[in-house]
Amino acid sequence: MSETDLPAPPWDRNRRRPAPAKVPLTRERIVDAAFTVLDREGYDRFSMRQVALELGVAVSALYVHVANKDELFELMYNRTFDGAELPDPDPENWQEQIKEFARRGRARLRSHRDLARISMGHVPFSPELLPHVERLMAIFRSSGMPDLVAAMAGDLLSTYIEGFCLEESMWLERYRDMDEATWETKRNEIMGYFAELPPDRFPNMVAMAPYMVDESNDYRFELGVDILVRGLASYIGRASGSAGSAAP
Amino acid sequence: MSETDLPAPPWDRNRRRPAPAKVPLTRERIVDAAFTVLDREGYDRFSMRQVALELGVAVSALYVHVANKDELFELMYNRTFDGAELPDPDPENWQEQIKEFARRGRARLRSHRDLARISMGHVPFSPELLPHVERLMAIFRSSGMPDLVAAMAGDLLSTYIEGFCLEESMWLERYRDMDEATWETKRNEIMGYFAELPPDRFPNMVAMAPYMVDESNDYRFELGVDILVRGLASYIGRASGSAGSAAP
DNA sequence: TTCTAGCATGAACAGTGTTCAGCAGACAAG
DNA sequence: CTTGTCTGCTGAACACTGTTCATGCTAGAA
Repeated sequence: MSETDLPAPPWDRNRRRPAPAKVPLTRERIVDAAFTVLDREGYDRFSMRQVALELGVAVSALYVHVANKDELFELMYNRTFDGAELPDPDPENWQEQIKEFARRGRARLRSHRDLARISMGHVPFSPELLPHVERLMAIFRSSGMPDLVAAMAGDLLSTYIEGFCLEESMWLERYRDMDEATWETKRNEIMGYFAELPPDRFPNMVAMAPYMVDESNDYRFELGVDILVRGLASYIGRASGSAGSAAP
Repeated sequence: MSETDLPAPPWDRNRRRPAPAKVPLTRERIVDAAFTVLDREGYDRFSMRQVALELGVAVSALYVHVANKDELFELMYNRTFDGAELPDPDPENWQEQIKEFARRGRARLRSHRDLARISMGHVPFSPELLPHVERLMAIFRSSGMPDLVAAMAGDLLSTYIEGFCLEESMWLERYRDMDEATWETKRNEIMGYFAELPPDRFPNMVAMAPYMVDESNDYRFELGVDILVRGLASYIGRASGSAGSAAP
């Protein structure tokens, strides 16, 4: 027990600095803290200052390890893929494999508040993420679809997952601090809004009001994935993809 | 010609204020200016101060007409739908109608710099936009697909269009101030990066390198829409959509 | 013990969105 | 022609933001 354990005498409180962190600052620790802040504050209130505060460190210290806010977001984005694994391709079963990939993608994007906002527009071509893309492509190609379609499929699926989760998270944020009861009333308001539109001008909206709000997000997500997978499947065993007309 | 047309004498330049704008400030004019600023500065440098500057007006004046930045973005978003028209549903031709809708959606999102970033996450349920959704739904329903699928189709298609345009615009921004030559080299660099990955660990990426970069955006967009439309078509004339297995 | 290299510091800069007391000018009432 | 209210704009301020930089502390090497 050296004297450094004692509190600094009041007269030189200003001269002394706080003891240097026992744990050195690293990118890993910064990313950890960043997630803590994101979960607590959300995307809009996320700031470098909050992250520094969380670590008990000056803001400028962060910039020694991280070039800027964007790079920090990219590190966070990469981090969310830790432990994500894709199975070996099984040509008989590619559709289910793709659907499972989509489900896990959604789960990943829901694992932190507003994560979808950070993910949006990130292309997963960093060295850390390439193996994931490789394995996804393996599954697509094993299905027998043309390479051009497979290349598009990856984009298409990722766009869908991210877009869906973004929209989902916006609703979640909007109703974040609402108890079950007020949320129930709010939902009825929305349903009512659609149902009570003038039926002469909005016949289709009125007819579809139940489906616009009522279906659970899980089911909607699954349906979307199914539509995509069916579209992809329609390209198997044909001439490669010109924009010809559709199905059976 | 009253004396107000003369320049103010130098000694009371500080006392006098600039003559009140002959043209009164309106939401319309603010939105116009906002687009000018957006096109010049891009999303990241867009600010209320810049908009005010563009109009020759104090920042706080904007807040008389517009609640906040988000509302201004929403007004801009709505504005982009001005003059967008959808045809009457033609059941024989719904697929082409949908594709045309998608093309126009992309054109709309490309009509202003970074517009895709503003659009993302906006739900088109404002009173101004409901008629558009109504007509889109009319086309979907005329195809004979189950209502539940039609409801999903709108979301799915919008998500695709916006996601595609967002990604597209990020590349456009990244290479905004690059001449044709350096862009050519850059593109070859990227192609090379994929082509020269270790082929034992990345066989699929290497095989698909040409398709990842080479295809034009127009063609990629068209292909994506085609996949979606085929997926939707596969739901026509069957029992309504449980997530059963796929195509023909 | 001395030196050095690297890391964290606080202060500063140039911006941001948003609010608010107060004033200029137009228009209506007397 | 005066008076007064009302509206819409102003300027200044607040509380933040991301990012940079000279300064100086501290740990490990010589």
